[in-house]
Amino acid sequence: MRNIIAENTEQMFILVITDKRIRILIAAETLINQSGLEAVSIHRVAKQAKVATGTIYLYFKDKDELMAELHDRNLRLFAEAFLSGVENAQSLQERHRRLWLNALHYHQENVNVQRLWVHLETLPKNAHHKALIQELFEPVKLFFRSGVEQGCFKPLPSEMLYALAFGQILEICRFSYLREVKFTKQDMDAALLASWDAITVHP
Amino acid sequence: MRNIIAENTEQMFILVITDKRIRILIAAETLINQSGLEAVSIHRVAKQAKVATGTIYLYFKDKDELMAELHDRNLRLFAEAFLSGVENAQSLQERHRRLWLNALHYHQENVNVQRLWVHLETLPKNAHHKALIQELFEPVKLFFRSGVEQGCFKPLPSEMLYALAFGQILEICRFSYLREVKFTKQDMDAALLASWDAITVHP
Amino acid sequence: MRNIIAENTEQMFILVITDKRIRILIAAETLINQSGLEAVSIHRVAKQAKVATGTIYLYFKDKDELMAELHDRNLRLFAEAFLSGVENAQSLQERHRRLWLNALHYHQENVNVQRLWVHLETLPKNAHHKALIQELFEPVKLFFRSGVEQGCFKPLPSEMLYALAFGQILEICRFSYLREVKFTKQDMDAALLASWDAITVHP
Amino acid sequence: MRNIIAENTEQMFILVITDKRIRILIAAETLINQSGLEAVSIHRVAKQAKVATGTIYLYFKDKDELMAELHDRNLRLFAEAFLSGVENAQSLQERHRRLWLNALHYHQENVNVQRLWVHLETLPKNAHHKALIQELFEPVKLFFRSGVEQGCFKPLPSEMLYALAFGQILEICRFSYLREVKFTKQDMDAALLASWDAITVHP
DNA sequence: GATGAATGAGCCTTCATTCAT
DNA sequence: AATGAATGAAGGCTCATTCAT
Repeated sequence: MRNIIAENTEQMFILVITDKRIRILIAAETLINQSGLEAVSIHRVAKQAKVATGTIYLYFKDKDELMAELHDRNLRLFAEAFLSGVENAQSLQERHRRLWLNALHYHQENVNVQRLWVHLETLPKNAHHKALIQELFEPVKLFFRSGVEQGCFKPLPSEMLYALAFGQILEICRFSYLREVKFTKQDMDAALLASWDAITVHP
Repeated sequence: MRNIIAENTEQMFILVITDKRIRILIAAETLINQSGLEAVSIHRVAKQAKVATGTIYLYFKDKDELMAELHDRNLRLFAEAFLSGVENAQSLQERHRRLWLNALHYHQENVNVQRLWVHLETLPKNAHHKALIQELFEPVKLFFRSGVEQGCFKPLPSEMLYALAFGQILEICRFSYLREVKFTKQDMDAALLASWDAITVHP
Repeated sequence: MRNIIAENTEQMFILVITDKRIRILIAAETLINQSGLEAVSIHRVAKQAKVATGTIYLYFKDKDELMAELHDRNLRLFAEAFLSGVENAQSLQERHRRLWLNALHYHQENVNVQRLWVHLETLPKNAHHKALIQELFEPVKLFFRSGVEQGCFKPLPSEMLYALAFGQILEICRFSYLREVKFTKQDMDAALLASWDAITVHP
Repeated sequence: MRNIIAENTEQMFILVITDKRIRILIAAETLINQSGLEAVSIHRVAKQAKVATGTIYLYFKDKDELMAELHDRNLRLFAEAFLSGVENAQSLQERHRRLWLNALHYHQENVNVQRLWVHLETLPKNAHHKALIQELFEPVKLFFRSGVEQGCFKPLPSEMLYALAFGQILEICRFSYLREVKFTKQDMDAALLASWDAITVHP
């Protein structure tokens, strides 16, 4: 179990998710995206995953663990999306641009995920979780550090640079999504540049 | 009724809140800050406010209305804190500095409020609510606009400038609160300057 | 108190109901007719009667007493409607006709009253209530008794004759109201005659 | 599941109801008969049925559905009792006699059922419900129709004949049950004949 | 007499979790 | 491993009734 197998080993035509664990996580995710966080009840997750209620408790100790694993999964997915197309060979500014746009697009497309995060972030974190974040965002840390070393970025802890570079994005999404403020393509480009201005050293 | 009276008429030592409405709102707030959003049940709010369950429904149509009014209240309190000490006579940069620090301190001291906001923001907004936000943040809007007119700020919608100027703050608080990252006084000063860099025009 | 007074003693132009007791009863009645029996809460009755909640308890021991008095009132109103235009001078058949039509019209116009009755009838009856019924329907009893004495009606207790003569009416109303069965004028006339057939002696 | 099993396989002495659905319905019925309609709370039904509160919601969407199914069940039981021993081979008068007595006995033994009906009848009816009534009482309809065709019954819609033939029964039961009027065997026989007089053609 | 704010028991319903099969 | 019926605590809300004013 616990793997995604190809039904046909010769040619990868059909992918069926046999792993109940993942099916359950995806079901929960689907419910969140469709109807928000409070729509997630074990009963509904089971139905959505086409699994018996009790089965969920074979894979997760309790609801909290299920949610925590969902958090993990989403962090992974976000990290992947965030870092996609970002290579060490690229210039600092190019990498910054890609990261920024990746984050923007991810948040534009996963509005409800924010709520999950905010919800989960306040729960007591276990060591594993912190280690995961460390690991996932290591490349970003390195990116900031090398920018600092090159004298291009302000000499600040990478967490602070992260906040300065990407902190506006959630706010921007909140404006466009919740308050129906429309930003133009030019506005967005300007925001990207402003993010760059925020982290770089100025004469 | 509905007033805050001083128990001691000579000197205002003890303030007793007679107004049940506000007592209930504060009780709910307290619960949120102590134990998070899901700790808010009508029963618990009533207990905290030292009031019978039914009493809450004399002051609020239902739980949604209670939460919405809590949102209102918090927006007001935030707006007040945010704008405190900010005068038109001050220079743009001085005003920016005060706003930024005000927001920072507010969020540092009201960590759970974030969760309330994120929760409430997804609920359907009524016209009253939108008008309130417009009204409360009008001075901020004017601040950004005049900065743009003076050629000091980037020529962007005030909402975007808001996101660029203050969007990092929540992220910074999240880092210090949730992930226990410690920032120095110097880091904070640098962040304030970075925020200024983000919104101002560069040669 | 407890009376209906004419505002202007010279000329009876305006009748204002000063009697809170009756205002409350009418309010309860209105609620039943508008929204059914379960719409009757003390709070709503008070609002409808434009009276404070507590005031109701000055006039009625508790809700049960209010309902019982409502029952009384309705019995009186029904008896009045039932007997209207019925005179001893009229022939038996003429009186039967009037009673039958009166009952029919009353029930057609007061559909919800049935539910009130059925509801109230199961409550424990006090002596006063039984006496009231005796008193109100005494004329009907006499009508049946004199019919029996004249050899026109079947020699049965007047209660039984009552059931035979008027028992169909509720059923007829139920059909037309609830099951949307439409009866013609001729059907109704036939029903009236059938009622007569039921109680009279046949050769 | 969902069956009635005999505890003792040799001889059917003890019948234990395994079917929770029916156990719940019977529990509700029992409560109505014991203490009236307002005694029916989900909590009490659960207790009576020796079942957890939540269990009821496994079998019924909500209280309304439970009540509606109770209505169905009672209609069926009544129809069965009403039509029992009535055969097409019997004369019209014999069939009338049996129907009348069946209805009488049913109502004498199920006094509170009336209240349930009156309560439920005012709820909005769904198509299923109307169809059920049509189906259950089809034989009665045919009985009246054939009586009309044979020139024995008055030429009226079968619903009207139903009201004329059986409408007194509820009233009779109300008198004996609620007002403690005692009718003799002879009175009852006379009432049966009066019912026959009401629906038949007279020269 | 009159008010209406306050009470808390009780209502319907949902949900995380368990356990016999 | 998998099921899903069963549980009962807890949720939001209503209501008859009381009592200080």
